[in-house]
Amino acid sequence: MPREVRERQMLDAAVEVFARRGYRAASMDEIAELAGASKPLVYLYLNSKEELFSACIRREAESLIQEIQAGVEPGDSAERRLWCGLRAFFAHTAEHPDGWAVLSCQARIHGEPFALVVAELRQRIVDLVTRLIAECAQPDGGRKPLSAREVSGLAHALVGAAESLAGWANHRTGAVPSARETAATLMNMAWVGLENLTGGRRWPPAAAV
Amino acid sequence: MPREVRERQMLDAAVEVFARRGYRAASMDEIAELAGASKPLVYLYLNSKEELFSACIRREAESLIQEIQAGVEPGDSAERRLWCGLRAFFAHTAEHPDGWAVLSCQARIHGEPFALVVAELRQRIVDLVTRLIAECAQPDGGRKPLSAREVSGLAHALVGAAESLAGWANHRTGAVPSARETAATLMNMAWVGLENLTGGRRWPPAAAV
Amino acid sequence: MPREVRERQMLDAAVEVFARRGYRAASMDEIAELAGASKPLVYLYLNSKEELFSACIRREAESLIQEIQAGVEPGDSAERRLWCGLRAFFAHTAEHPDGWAVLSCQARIHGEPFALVVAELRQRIVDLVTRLIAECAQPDGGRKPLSAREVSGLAHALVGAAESLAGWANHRTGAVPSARETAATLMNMAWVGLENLTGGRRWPPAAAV
Amino acid sequence: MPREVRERQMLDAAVEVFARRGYRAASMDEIAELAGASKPLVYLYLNSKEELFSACIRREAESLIQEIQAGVEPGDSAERRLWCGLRAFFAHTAEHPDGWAVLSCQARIHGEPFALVVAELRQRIVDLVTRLIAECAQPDGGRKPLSAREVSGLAHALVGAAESLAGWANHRTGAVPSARETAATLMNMAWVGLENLTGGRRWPPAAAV
DNA sequence: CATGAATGAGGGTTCATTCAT
DNA sequence: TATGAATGAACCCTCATTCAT
Repeated sequence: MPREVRERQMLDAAVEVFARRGYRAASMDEIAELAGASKPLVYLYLNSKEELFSACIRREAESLIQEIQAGVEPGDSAERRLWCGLRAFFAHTAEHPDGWAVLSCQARIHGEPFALVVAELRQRIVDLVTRLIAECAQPDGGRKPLSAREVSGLAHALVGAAESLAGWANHRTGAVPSARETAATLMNMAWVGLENLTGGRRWPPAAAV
Repeated sequence: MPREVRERQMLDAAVEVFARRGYRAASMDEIAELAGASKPLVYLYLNSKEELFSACIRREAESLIQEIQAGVEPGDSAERRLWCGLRAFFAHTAEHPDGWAVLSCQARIHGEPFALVVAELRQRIVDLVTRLIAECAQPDGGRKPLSAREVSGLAHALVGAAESLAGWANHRTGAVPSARETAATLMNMAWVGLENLTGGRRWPPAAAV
Repeated sequence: MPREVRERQMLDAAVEVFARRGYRAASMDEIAELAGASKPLVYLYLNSKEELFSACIRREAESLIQEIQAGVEPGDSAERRLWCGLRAFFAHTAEHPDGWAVLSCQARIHGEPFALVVAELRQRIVDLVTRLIAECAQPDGGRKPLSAREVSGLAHALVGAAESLAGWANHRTGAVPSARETAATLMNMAWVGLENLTGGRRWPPAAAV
Repeated sequence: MPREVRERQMLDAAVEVFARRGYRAASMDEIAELAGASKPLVYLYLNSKEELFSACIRREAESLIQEIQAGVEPGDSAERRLWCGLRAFFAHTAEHPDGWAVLSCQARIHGEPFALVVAELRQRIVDLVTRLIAECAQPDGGRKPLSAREVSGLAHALVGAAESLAGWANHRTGAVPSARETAATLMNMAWVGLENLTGGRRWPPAAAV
């Protein structure tokens, strides 16, 4: 069996096991067995548990980011780009639940040597959204414009909401929501607010608090 | 030293170590040493690593939920209750970063035997929000009302956004945002949308997509 | 069982196994079993294979050097000091064949991280002899005195001869030579030559070569 | 590439790696790579790590012994034969440091299955010297003649001294001593003593001890 | 109440070796 | 002749957990 094929099988198995157990609890024995190969072969191709995990993270993140970018037309309005991006995001996470589990479950790991890789990839997704928000957040009137910190906070909030919804959609019992439906839920909640901010209109409306 | 005090020291130490290393990578040795007690004593009081972890999760979650509930006046409007609840949430997570790290980092763990405990506690927080949204989501007009599934999705989105913002606020470099500011960011993004939904007004406005 | 006792048992077992197999081929399992303890205990007390080996080397070398120094009277003539030192050396190596095997078999190891420890201890023995030779190598007449390099070479030769003889005595079949006899063999071979050199008389006597 | 050439390349590589790492720490991978051949080819030609090591030992020892014998004129006096043999020995070990490192470093290995091969080859060198000493050790006077055991001891001492000097010469920092100089050092130390013994004159001169 | 002493079980990693081509 | 692909076995090390005191 050619090396390339074997290597993909190993990564597939690794993603599945890492998703099921988490990084530390996953054992190379289980991964090798699931990949239908011997442990030394896994080491020959992937070098170490750490590198194997990094390779998984990279592959899954790359694949996710690429699909999001493929789903978005650069020329479209911010509203439409967010809508399309979210649909692509939820479609991908629904189709690759293990990959998504690895990305999201280990996303906040501390102390492990690959923490940087994970953090960096999460940051790339946040950056996508940050740019989207920042770009359209150019208040037309005389209101106070959004600060960089505000934009960053909004991006993190939006990404967190999306992450949480992806997990919710994946683990629902009963009828699984479509990507379209899940994306609509998030647009429902967040879009009007974002649009308002674009015009410098903030919560609360004056005397509310 | 009375048992109660010792036990609290142990839980404190455990929370700190679990936050720093994650469940699997945390060692009972390190916890015992940090607690200033011998390992057998830890076992005498807390029985096992698993139970110790469960105790941590329970204590931290209880403390968080209680503080949220304490910050909310039952008679207030939904808007005000959400606003107060979020402030309490961000205040608590900022004051107990280790506790929050344990809750959020391990929140989606699979395969470990205590996964149920963690999931259950996260669910209680989601339920708080679910009730809040459901209660005010009684469309006054003839529009299509929110389904239970829609409400559940919104609650998960809101909780995810809050979780992500808490992490963002805790790990910011430079000036740390206040709980008030972080809560305002989330209200900014989500409140108008939620309010619209209350009235049955959904995204997109008809022909937008 | 008190720690001190256990630790000595472990070192004894380790010396025996390292002597029998060499560093790499020795397994911690075998050492632990021979010590009558579990492997984790060995690690608890001695930390790692490398440190265990270093500890063995240090203990055996210290013991050997001390016995040699104890056997020599500082005020004696060089001849008598050499004679007594050699007897002590051969007596010790005969009584601790495993310790001696570890010291001598691994003495020239390269590439392992403890190579320095081994080399340093061997050097201390060579230095003992070097000082002895140097001290009495003060030619009384007008002949060319011994250079530092000559002295160093002679010391290495003498130490090598002693090492080899120790191995020879230990592995002889049949009657084992006494330390006295072995030391006499070496004195027989080397003393007249060394004494001559002391007076600046070198080999060859003029036209011999 | 003809088999003979390949085989020599493999042995060269093996000698280098065994010298650098020792038997156990040397890996067939490293040897194959250094030889510029694939691992299965190494196995095809040399069968196993053990046989490969034996072949190295044999080749290097044969080469050393042959050069010593080539340097000695059978008809010469014992003194001259020893002198020439030592010069040849030190010349060869200086020219083939890796070969010599393998021979001497592994010379006293126990427990490995090839220990016999190594021991046998060392014995052949000892035998050369033994014959030389024995041959001329025919006391002319009425003194007590040398016993076989005495001769054997002396031979081991002389060989050990030579081994040690070879290592000393190879690992000196600064100016490397010539083979002639190193051989002279050993003759300086040992020849007068050996010559005396030939005449039955032993150390100590009666009342010395 | 408190601990020093001790271990069974399991994980990551390496290596000599073989087979199908 | 030559090799890419593959593995059984073993080794070092760690950790949660338990007794005897």
